Amino acid sequence: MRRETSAPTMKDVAREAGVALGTVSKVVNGLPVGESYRIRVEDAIHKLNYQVNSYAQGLKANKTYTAALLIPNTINPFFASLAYYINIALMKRHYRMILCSTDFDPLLEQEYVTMAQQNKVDGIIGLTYNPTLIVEENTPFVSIDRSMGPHIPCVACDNFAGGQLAAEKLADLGCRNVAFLRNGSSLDNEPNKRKAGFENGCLSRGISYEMKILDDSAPYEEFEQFLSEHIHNGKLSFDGLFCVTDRLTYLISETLRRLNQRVPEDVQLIGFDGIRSFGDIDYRCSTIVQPVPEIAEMCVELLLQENMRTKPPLVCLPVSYAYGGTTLG
Amino acid sequence: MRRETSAPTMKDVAREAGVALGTVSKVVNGLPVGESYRIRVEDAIHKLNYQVNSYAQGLKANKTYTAALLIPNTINPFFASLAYYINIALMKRHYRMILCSTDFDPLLEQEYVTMAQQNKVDGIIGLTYNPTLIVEENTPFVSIDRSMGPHIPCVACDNFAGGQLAAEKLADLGCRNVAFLRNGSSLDNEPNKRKAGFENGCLSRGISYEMKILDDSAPYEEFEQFLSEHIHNGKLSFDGLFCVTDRLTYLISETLRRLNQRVPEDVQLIGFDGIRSFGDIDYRCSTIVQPVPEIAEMCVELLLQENMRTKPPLVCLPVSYAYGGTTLG
DNA sequence: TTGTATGCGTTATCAT
DNA sequence: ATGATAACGCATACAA
Repeated sequence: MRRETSAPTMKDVAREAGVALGTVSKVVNGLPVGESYRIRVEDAIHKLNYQVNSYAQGLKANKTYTAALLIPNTINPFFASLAYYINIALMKRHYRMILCSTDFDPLLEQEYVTMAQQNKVDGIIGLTYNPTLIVEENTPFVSIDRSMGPHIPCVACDNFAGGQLAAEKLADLGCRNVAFLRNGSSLDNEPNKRKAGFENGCLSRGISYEMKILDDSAPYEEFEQFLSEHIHNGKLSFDGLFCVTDRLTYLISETLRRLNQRVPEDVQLIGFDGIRSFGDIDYRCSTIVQPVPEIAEMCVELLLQENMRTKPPLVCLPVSYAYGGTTLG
Repeated sequence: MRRETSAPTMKDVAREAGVALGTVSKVVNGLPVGESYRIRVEDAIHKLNYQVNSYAQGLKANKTYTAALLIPNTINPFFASLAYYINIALMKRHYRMILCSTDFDPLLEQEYVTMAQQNKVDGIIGLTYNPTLIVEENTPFVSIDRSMGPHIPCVACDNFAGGQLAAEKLADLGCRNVAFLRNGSSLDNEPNKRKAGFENGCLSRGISYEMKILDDSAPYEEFEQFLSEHIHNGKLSFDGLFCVTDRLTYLISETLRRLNQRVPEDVQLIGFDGIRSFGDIDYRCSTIVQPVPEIAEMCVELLLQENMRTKPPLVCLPVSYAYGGTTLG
């Protein structure tokens, strides 16, 4: 009866092949077994369409070959790209990936961590915003873009160098009065270093700069107002802007168009992330490109290194500049 | 000894609380239990930081509350959006989602199906391209955009109606000579119906039309050539184009710019999918919008309906038109 | 080299 | 109402 509704088990295979249970297990796991036995077992496996039960394996071995990825969503192209490359990196190592879209919700993040732990994942990779996220000691965790304490490795691009590179590029392209525009999470995370890097770059190149930092709750309109206020006689007092993301760069460029400022002739724009049209065509703006495939590989590598005495608290990967039409080169 | 390396189990809780194993199970599952016992067990759970083991539950119950999503990637914004909304729909029902990025690779698709089955998922949702994909009878499967046989439900937007709507829109906006451009998989799938719908719409509105269908392996350049050939005295002989995706619309608009054709003044463009800038800002082109959240909900609903006598072989969900700058309205 | 038996953490059936 | 016990499917230590 049960045979009709449920999948065949090793016991079924053993009976079919006329061998013992342990022999089947060995064949399945590629352990040495008498040639004739192996053939018989393989035939039976084929005949019954047998598939191992990962849940039974996982229960027995206390290892599930599963990791969870916590990320706000896959709508935003940067997150989407991260999810893709992490998925690929895990696959390559024969790990399954449970996707957890957290929608920036700290409570949901915590729920997912709990769920993942109950699911006995071998590790969690998280780009999270909950400053007090509780993770069991015995669950390996790798954080993206935010330090979560000395025992949890954090992987990010070199945000400071990225900010610096943006400043240098603008200076090289002739800008003398620039500004940094930033919105998004006010949490203490790695992307915050873009500001310091930019400042540093401006100082070393001797160009004057301003900062406009919006906190979490501020409406986008404040940027519009900021820019309007810096227009005198129809001319913007900045000739270069560094925006904290490509997304913001896009919004700003739309605003500038409404304000009759030409990009890049009147003002040059550099964004951050390296987003492309439809994921793989051209860059949507001149930008500091995050090495997403490398970030993904590094996260997975760090997560699965069981026997690493001490894991690095912070790994910064190199960024690069890419032209995308919003600068002169 | 084991206690230090592995998570606590019900047995540990039972010992800590001084009750029997079964009692702990009942408390965990909210079954009636003596008040004083319940308190003691809950205290012990809290103290030990006990978490149920989903793998043990799954093994016992032959139910894992897990589904797999097979999709080429999360880089393409349409796939990315689908992945997000399916993830959300599953979460709402307390199902975990294993993400399987197949990269359009039929062999990889089959591997993932096998993996999912070994992982005893309760069902699979797949947007796949393997015409001979083998799925166990007893694994519920819902397909997106491609019919896979009478017993496997297929969910898609109403592609025929979408094509028709595109034709009608172009006609309404004054077009008299239009063309349909298509590339991508030559497999027999639902999006193919966009062509028939478009044709139908053109005929009913009495406007003349041409088709340019590229097969899988054809290079994009053939579109460029096609358009060049239709330019006489600097003027394109089409005043409207319907492109099979927003992505193609973008590429075509770039080509038209190089050919000195203005969009939308000289030629109006309508795409398909409803992709937005950075996932959530404005539409990248005038487009036929797929109802992605509804598609996601429908897939999950169909997948998890255990006691549905007969599942619908094909569900088509309504599309809508959205202005995105590449038409006159 | 092959077979047997135990246990992984749960749930559920049975006595008590 | 509570406690003991078997079974889920598999891996493995051990016995044959």
